[in-house]
Amino acid sequence: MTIRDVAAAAGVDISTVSKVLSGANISVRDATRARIEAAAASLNYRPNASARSLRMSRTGAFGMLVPDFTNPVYAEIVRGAVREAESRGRVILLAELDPSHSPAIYLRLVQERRIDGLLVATARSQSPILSLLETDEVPHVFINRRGTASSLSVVNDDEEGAAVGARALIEAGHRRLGIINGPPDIDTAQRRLAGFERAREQAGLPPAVVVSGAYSAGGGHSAARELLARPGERPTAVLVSNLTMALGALAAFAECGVAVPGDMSVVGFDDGELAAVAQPPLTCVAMPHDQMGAMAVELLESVLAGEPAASAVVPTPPTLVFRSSVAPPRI
Amino acid sequence: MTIRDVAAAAGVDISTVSKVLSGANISVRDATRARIEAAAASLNYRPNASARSLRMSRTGAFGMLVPDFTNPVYAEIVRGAVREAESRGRVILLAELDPSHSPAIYLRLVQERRIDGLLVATARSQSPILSLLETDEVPHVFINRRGTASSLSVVNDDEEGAAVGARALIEAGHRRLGIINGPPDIDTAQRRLAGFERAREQAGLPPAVVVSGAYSAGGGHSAARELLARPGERPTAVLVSNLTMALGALAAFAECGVAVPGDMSVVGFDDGELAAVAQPPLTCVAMPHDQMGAMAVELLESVLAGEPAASAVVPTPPTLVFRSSVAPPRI
DNA sequence: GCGGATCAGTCAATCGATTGACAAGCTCCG
DNA sequence: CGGAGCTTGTCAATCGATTGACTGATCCGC
Repeated sequence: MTIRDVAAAAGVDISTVSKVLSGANISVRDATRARIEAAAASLNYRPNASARSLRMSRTGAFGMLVPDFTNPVYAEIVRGAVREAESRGRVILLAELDPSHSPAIYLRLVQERRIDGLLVATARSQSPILSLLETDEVPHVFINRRGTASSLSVVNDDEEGAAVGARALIEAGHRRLGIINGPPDIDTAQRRLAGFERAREQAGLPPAVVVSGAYSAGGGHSAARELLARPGERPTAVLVSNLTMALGALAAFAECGVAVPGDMSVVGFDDGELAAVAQPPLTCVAMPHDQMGAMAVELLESVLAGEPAASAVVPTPPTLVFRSSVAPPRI
Repeated sequence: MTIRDVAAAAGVDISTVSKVLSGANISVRDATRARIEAAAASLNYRPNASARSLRMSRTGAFGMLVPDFTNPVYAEIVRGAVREAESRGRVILLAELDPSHSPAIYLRLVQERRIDGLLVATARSQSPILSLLETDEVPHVFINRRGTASSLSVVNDDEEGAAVGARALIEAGHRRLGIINGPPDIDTAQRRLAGFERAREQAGLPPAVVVSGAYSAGGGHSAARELLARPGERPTAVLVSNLTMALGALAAFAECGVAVPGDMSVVGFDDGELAAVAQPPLTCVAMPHDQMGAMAVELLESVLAGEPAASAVVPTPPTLVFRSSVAPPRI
């Protein structure tokens, strides 16, 4: 099933087959074209990717680096990217790369020329690959994190998302707000905090209680306990910066006898099936993570095509999914 | 940074470089070998994967088909597979392939010769790729599902896992058991049911209430409501065949005023951070999903090496992670 | 009917690495 | 000293596809 077989079956030279099937502008009699196409179809021919890559210096593959497969947020980003890549005839080479991990896998992908470009969804700013990216000069796009000045990125409108969440609490009548945020060195956490504070200030509310923890259930759990332990008047409503954190926070509130939404209203970031079965069902700000992945593929593609490209924010607005974890404060 | 550059830097022929770096048994003076290795290291040379693949008809990549990235079970399987692949110098090409999805992506991977073998973690038995796998004759290994007679697979000991869960309930004193199982046409659900029933019969207990639903929070939620609605005496304890289902079931029990563990003890399948922050914290049977992925890579590798290979069950025994969702039945 | 343009397709170099066949130089032994 | 045998490499074909240069054949206008 090589191009040679197709050429033999159609009675033409392999170069003709190549030009016809790749859509090059070559003048060929309709009859010849039809013979070639019929032969290719009947033999179930597809060009060998290795041969093609070698000749064209273009593999048709993107690499994707993700810090944690089991995090549903990244799962959605990966899904969006894989789907978009597929529709463009590309494939995705996936690797998990947490900060503690050696970048060996990354080096393999890039230096062996297995990929045309890299989608980088690792959030930490001190990740060792950041410097490698600069020196290797691989076309790349950051996802869910703004890159350095010279590099491109696609992010969600986290500021607006946090503002949407905060406004939901404010409109329910809360005046003492809190936020359980992600790690302060992570870009998304910074933007969410900024959006939250913007909404709070616009509403003329007093400073909020800010605590932070890891983007995980355990992180949300301990951050929530820290928030409850803070001296001073306790907030009546919190925004939690991530779904799994929010589930952890709900557990902490339950343990400490803080009723939700009676004593504490909660809005979580990132919607999902789990939010609906939380106890109580969790009001969430739904972020279009899959679109972020898809847009990153799109952006990387136009970089490779040499088209003008700029960092982007996913245009789909964050939406509030209202469930029963938010209620007016007790009087 | 091609082999030609290394050869020039070391003052030898490219074939010598190739033989030295690939470890072929060639006799080379130590000094020459050292020159070549130094040149390769200083130029940061790595063989071009496309050229290598073309010549050797071996890409160094495995394809992996997964039905749902966002399912944490698959995320763990993928993690195990990716890590093992990485340690063997391979890369993983990932595609999401639910049954409704066209197998176009699969065809691309196989027919373009992008991969040496395929890891198939799609569970449904009527999936369209099953027949394609036979005709394309691509080396493959099924994960978490037994294959046809002719094909290899790696599965967890789901029977034993279910038995472990059932015995935990039986030892707590329960005699009327129920099971909220996955879809009956899925292999894992069948095996879990079998293990559950085995344990129940060995304990001499009466028939259990069996309901099933999709492997999702929503599926667990509706299956739990169905279980509560069943006529006859209600079970005092249930095994739930999947973590997200278990979270859905807990929500259903809470809605219906069924106290856990007071009115109903619950054991879930698959441990995870979310189980710890469920309300109440969920007793779980932990299954070594990542090992399943790793073993599948190992198995596929030995198939390719022409070594004798047989389907395997992950040897790590399932373990019970005890939390507060199990208690003795009320008298 | 002739020169130039266009059509329809072929030729051959090339991408980068691998590998079996082969060759030059050296050693060793009778 | 001459040949066998080993050491230390080199030569060149090959994997499958792409693509610029090129060549016959045909057509068109005058």
